[in-house]
Amino acid sequence: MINITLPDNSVRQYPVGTTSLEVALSISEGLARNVLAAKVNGEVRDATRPINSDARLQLLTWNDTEGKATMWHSSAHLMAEAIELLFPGVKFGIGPDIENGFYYDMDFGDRQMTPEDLPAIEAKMLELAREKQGFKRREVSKALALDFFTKKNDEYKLELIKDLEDGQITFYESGSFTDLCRGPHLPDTSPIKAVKLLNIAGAYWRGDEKRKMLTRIYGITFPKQKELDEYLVLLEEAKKRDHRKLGRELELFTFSQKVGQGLPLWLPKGAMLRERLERFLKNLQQKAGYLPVMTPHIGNVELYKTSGHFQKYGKDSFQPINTPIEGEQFMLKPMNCPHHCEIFSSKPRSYKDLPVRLAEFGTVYRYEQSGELHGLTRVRGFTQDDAHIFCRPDQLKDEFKSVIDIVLHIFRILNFQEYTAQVSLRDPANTEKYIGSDENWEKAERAIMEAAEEKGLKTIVEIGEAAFYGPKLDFMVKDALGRKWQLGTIQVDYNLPERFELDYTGSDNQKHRPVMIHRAPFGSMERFVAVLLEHGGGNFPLWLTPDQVTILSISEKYVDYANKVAGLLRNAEIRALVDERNEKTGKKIRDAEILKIPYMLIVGEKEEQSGTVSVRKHGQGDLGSMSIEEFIALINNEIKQMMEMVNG
RNA sequence: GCCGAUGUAGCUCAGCUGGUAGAGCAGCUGAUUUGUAAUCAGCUGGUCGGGGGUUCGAGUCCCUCCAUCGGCUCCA
Repeated sequence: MINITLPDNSVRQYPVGTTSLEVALSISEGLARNVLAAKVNGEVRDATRPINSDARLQLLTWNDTEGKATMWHSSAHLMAEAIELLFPGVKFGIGPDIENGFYYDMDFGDRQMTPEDLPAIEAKMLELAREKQGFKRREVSKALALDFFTKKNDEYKLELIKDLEDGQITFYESGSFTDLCRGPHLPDTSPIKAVKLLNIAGAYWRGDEKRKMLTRIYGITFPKQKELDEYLVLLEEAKKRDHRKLGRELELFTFSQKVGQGLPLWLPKGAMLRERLERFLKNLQQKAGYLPVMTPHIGNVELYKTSGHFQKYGKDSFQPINTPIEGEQFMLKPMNCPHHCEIFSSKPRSYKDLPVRLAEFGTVYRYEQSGELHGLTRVRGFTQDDAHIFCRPDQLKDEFKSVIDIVLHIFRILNFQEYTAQVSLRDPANTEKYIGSDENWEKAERAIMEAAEEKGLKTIVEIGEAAFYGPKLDFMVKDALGRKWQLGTIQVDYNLPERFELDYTGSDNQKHRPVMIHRAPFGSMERFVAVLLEHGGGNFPLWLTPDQVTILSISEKYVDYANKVAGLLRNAEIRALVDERNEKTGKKIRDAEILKIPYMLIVGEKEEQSGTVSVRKHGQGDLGSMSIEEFIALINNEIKQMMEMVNG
């Protein structure tokens, strides 16, 4: 007999070789029906595999991330089986589960797959799933594995097998399909009740752009049709919130083929919105001791040779421009930091002067491959809310904490309630890849970890993800639809102070090298506005929104009064418009609702006579009438509350 | 950059197997003077992404370039 410890720490005894599924069955039949996989001593395995010694067991269902992953991985096999039946001769690459669903990379030979092919595959998958096909695990020798896929003429699997060690190779068989696979898999296909193949895309074999492009089909499956329907609604909602669509509808920004791809044009409403965001951050930075600087959009090539950017990115950049007579070469600036380094070294610095915090909303230009460009999130010209902190090593931790404060303040004010921080450290097995002394690295990594912990950040640590010049802390937020975005970043840099030979005089009257911190709480204005748009679905906080109030006159007779109200609001620094159009009130309301203007003031005979306004709130409806003064107080209070909520 | 799809009026879209471009909204003009999500009528607006080709004739077929979208690769 063996002892099985369940998550509630209860211990049950079973014969040697009992499977997780049998354990589930001994608890309840319902549970057994829902088991997708099992975690045995922390390892996710097939629920049908026997357990041969004492173990901790967690049964995984659809409610567990690993349960979903197992189901989606099995769904990838199911799709492969369906495709092999429908299109014999297809060769298979890899087919893993992903965050939302799964994909399989396949070589269809000369056949071109189109979205029209997908419904037939979906139907076949459902048909096979209903057969309740089991997933049979089989350990095979390398020779047998090679033989199998040689006969099948699948060079991709053969390549994968060649990299595997004999004795560690397993096959999984489900229905007519046999795949090289580590597993784990579902007990059988019956939980797969709803299937949707989402799209077809090209993907390089093994992610290598020099190798063949395979056809990748993405899909997702669910145990209930209703869950699939809900997921599809979510996708629809995401489409509605696409910042590219909202940006056009709300007249925030546009693109022009003539100006060039990846070069956003900010329209008046978007430009003013951006200015408000900048002012907001500038105020925070001023309080935190940052000093504004301004630097030009181009810099001599020598600057970037000193910084090392030219050697590393020069060939992939916009090419340098030349002066006609002297033949000097200038680059569009891809980074602000080299300029800021030169500002730091513009005069001697004492240890008493540090930290020096230089801030600039600096516009940079980077060549991005044409296929990479995407709305405002991936562009060729963008403005970083950049700052560089030059400090002593012993100041690193406090500076980090102060930057974290700014980032968290922004998240709270802008209503990003879910966020995580990723700490990227160097790979200790590979220290020669990195610049800077071991001592400095250890100090910096410790400073980041401690700063994050003292600020109570939820962090994930990634070993080996650091930049070659220093460790970093990146912030990810989840938006209202649960999608993750990477925003702000804080990076330690030992490289540039070295390359620019920056120094300060210490209390010992010796020269010392400062540490540099790059930080951008928004990341870039473009990306941040995009995320803000998708997060709020086009609705902005009252203090930020382009137009706060629109005044709707019931008829032309009241346009004068509407303009008078607008004047009073503008005097109170409220952004107000007047809809003077000769339209019915219902139409004006409809249009204002579509434009997501937070407040609508309806004015007609009653209001003019009593000096009041009828207030309607976006998305809520009629709030009744009040005096203009009361309305101004209402707005100011709302904004004040938004700000105080987080200051307090 | 790579694979695939798409590109028709400011926006959303129709246009069958080639026969000479159409709707709704927006805009303009007029009528109406409107009370909490679309008043009515008329009008303007398109070298059908650019270029080349096939054809008596191309939005429609072919080639090529550009842009956009979905991915891949990349992202200081």
